[in-house]
Amino acid sequence: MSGKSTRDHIVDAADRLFYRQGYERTSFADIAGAVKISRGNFYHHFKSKDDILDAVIEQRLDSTRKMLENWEREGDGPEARIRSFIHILIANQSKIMLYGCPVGTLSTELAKLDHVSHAEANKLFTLFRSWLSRQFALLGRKADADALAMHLLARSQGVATLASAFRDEQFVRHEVRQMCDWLASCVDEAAHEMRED
Amino acid sequence: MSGKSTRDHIVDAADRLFYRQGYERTSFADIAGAVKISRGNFYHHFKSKDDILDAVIEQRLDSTRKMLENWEREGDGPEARIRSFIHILIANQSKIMLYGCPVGTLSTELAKLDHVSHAEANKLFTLFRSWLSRQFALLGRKADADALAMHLLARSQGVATLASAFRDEQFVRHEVRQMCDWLASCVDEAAHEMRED
DNA sequence: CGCTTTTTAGGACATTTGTCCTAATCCAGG
DNA sequence: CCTGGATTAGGACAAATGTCCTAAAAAGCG
Repeated sequence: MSGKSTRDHIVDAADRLFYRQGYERTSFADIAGAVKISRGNFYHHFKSKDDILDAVIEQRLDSTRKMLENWEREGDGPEARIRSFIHILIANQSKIMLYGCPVGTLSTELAKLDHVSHAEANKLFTLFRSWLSRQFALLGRKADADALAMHLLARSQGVATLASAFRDEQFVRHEVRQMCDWLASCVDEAAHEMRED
Repeated sequence: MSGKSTRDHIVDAADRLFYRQGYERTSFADIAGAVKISRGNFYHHFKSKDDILDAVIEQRLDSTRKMLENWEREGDGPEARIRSFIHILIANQSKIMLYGCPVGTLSTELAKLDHVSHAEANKLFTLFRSWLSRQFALLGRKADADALAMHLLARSQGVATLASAFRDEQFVRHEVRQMCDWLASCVDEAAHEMRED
């Protein structure tokens, strides 16, 4: 086998197109053109366009889970793992400057469309949120772990939004450095609290 | 007169709809329904849908400029003015939780559509950016005023994005408080630098 | 090979889209 | 009242949309 089914090819193409053009803007014709199959044939694999969206979200959830698990397997401590998260902004810089954050922009679009799958798309946010929260807890910040996770999530979302608006590489690097400094100060505070106990 | 021309009513309705549903999702029929005029009649006031978008952006620029000027007229110092900016997140909380930030979501959408007016929409960001930059300079942070402005802009964008994803009031209030604390520390650092000269 | 199930292509479909056209109506100035 | 320009309503238009249907092709299996 070539490794991937037609269904997977559809999901891959839809994933890329939803990210670049947005969900609503992407038509069946667009996906059909990318996969090189006929338009009417989609309904053998998916029963509607919304169904494709759900499959795309599921795929993103899967690959994100794998990425997070890999970071945990690498043996580094929680601080290094959180730094890996922050550095997504640099690793995917060029795509982010063109299309924004895939998680944030999808959630925003579906919110405006009042789409049924908005909750499903938000699971991506929740996945990062609970993972980050766990890392901050491991860091010794059990009491405010979730607030720190949300704070970091918000900062990266903001950087992604402005990165795609202003297309300023230097700004991204500057903010990433600041976030890493902030993370280090979080660790310091945790050590401080330990000493007081 | 009733104060407003048909043209103004069209722009007002389009403004509201573009914010709530997005630009692409909003059709001429939607706007016509809101203004209660016939669909084909738009082309007497605007030569295309893109033209309406430009008018909406211009209106938003105007009203934003007025808001910023008002803050400057109120007699408070730059720190209080920046705090006014931060508190937009609280003043418009309910709308932001439903539809996100009007500036950020429009810019993001137009970026994905590769729309000609993306640059025009970004003038809204630039307006806030340069205004904030000026306030930070007045605060005594002339050297890094622009970086501080971008930082604050990014933070509020991130908070707006997560606010609409998670619909969490408490999170917004918490982040706003933190931003105000951060602002106060900016002022302290400026005072510190002054002493060293 | 034959038979059945899965997969495909291609087009029909009603609806909606942005745009444009024409004829009717409104309204101010003479 | 008359005239002429501004404003309006309503529909025509082609193109594109998501969905569905049918028949052909491919694939799996006895």
